[in-house]
Amino acid sequence: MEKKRISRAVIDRLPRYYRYLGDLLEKDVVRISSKELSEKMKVTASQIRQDLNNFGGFGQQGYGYNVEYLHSEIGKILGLDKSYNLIIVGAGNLGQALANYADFERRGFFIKCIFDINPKMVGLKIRGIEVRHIDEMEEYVKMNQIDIAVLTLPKAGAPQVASNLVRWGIKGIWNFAPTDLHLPEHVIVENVHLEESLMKLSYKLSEIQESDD
Amino acid sequence: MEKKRISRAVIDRLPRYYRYLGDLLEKDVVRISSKELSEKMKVTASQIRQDLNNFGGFGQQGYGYNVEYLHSEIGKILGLDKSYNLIIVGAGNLGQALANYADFERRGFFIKCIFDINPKMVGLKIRGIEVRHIDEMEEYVKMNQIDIAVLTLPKAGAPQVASNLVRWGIKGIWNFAPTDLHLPEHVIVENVHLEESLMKLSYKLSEIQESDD
DNA sequence: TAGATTGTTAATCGATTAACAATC
DNA sequence: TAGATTGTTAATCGATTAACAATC
Repeated sequence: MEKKRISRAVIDRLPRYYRYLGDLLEKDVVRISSKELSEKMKVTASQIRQDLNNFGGFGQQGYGYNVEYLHSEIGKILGLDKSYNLIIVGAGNLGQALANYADFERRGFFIKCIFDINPKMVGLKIRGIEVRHIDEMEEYVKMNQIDIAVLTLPKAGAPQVASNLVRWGIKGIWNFAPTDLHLPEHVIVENVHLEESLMKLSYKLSEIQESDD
Repeated sequence: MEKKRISRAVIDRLPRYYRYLGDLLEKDVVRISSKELSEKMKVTASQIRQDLNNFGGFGQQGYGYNVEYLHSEIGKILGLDKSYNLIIVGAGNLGQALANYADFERRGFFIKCIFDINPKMVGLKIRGIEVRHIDEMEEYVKMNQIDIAVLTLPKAGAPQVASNLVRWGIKGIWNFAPTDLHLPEHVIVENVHLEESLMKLSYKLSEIQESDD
């Protein structure tokens, strides 16, 4: 009955499986073998079967995997059968862009409110979502059932805001601020560090150029 | 003289080293040992020394690493001593948010132009950067020395636009569209899949809840 | 010189791939 | 039943950690 620890590498791949299965579903593909999927995704069939078997046997010998079933099962594993309430902290360009991105709702992520320190932003509505002053955030978070905070504020403010949010009951943080947050073990932090992503691109471009001689 | 292949894992960590060293530099820290840095970054000192030694011996026994020197060397490794010209394809919320983010320029990434399919966007200026119609993109890319294209357009258009851009000479793609681009080997693609990032957060949140019994 | 800390080799650990018996 | 393909064990590969001699 002991739960096998799922490795980081496997978790990182799950959303990609989910995306490919969603695409297949849209094309009305009913079943797929690990071999076919491996060719589409450019990974080994062995890896696909290993990954899936961390969570149970979703396939059938001689047949493969039922696309709809597997898609739904991976969705459950990813927690997409639940719904989450989010707030965005920082109503700058990125915060607004995320607020405008309606697709998250389709996956069960509901943006309930946006907070900003700038009084000029307060009262603004973005896709119907209200911007409030950050001074109201404590009460809002405590009164409403907020699961995830999206941090799209400058680096300087992020650590303090994050630790406050945790104190007020937030369990997950989607962090776009270019800094690491050192928070208690039980808090889940998922970082999106755009500058670092761009630097990796730059590294790979330079690497190619060097080998051009 | 043969070049050692640098592993994916090491490359992924380089920008983070760079960030920490930049922070230390701002605080006027002159030197740091792998042990001290490992404590700040929550990795092993051994890993730091191994990672750095992929590129050369930047430290000194008994002393540690000179912060300014190491920062600058990692910058060079990452290609941040060069400058890059970028275009953004898709002037939606995310494209505009990235165009507004001036910090990229500090690292040598210059956004030269934004393209969109919607005629209503054409002529708009975002932080002084012009929005042009996507029909003009071919000529623009061919006439100007554009290194990187940032794809912030819907999934449906992305693969075709990407393969056109590659044909017109683009070497790197920063892809925000929620799809994989299958392009020739020599093209560098760096993906930022926001939905997948959010799904990972959701997975980890669900995982915690399950172990709460 | 003595102490500190690197650079680097060796040991360990974990993840990926290969192989194949089980079974639909 | 024969063929296909999974689930799973074993083999391989690569990355991380530990240890320590080199050296500043």
